[in-house]
Amino acid sequence: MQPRSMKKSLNAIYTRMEKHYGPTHWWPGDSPFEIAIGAILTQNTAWSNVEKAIVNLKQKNLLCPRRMIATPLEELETAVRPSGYYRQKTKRLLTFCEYLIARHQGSMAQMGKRPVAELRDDLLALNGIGQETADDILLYACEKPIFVVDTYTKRILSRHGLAEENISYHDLQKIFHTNLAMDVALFKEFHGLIVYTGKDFCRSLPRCESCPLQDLL
DNA sequence: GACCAGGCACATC
DNA sequence: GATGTGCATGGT
Repeated sequence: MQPRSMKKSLNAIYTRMEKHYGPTHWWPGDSPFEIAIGAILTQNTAWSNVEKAIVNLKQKNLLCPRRMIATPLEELETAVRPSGYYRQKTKRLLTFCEYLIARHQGSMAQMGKRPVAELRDDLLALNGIGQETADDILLYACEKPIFVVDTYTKRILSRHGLAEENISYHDLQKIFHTNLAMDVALFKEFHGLIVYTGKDFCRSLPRCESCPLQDLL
């Protein structure tokens, strides 16, 4: 596909979704730290389950890296349990907290001052943080212009003939980076719209009726 | 009761 | 590098 055509296609997809859903204000969360925690908890998990875990953490006043690492493991696991994979995810939360404290004085604001490429390397080196989780944190918690690729992104673009079904994370991300303005607000909203659309439609093959992207391309 | 959900690490070939 | 498997809960 020619670059100009890809730009038009992405623009058309965005316009359709925006018209259908309006502003999504994605990602939900009251603070950058809460967003980072949510990014880890939502790995392969429905958001409704993540919400329960976050409510538990809030009630225990644990949405703070220092309090989190000071909490008995069992208590933390109990809070995290509703989001599934709770033993793994509890470890992953602690790994992230330890990193945040060791490298950024426990402050997401401090973290956000460092260059995005360095932060991405740091995050990917942590056990339990892969590309999507790293980019969730960088875009939504650190306000860095980096596009988040997820299952929905891949599914929607491949179903509309804009990418191969087995395209790599990097190549898919590159499509967005080279065809859109490197704009934090745009990237946030575009991904939010993809999540909304992916949840409501595009689950079953072929394309579903009443999808905002129906008959688009 | 099966199937799915916004992943990731690790083993094996 | 590609492919398979374990990890766990809650909604449909």
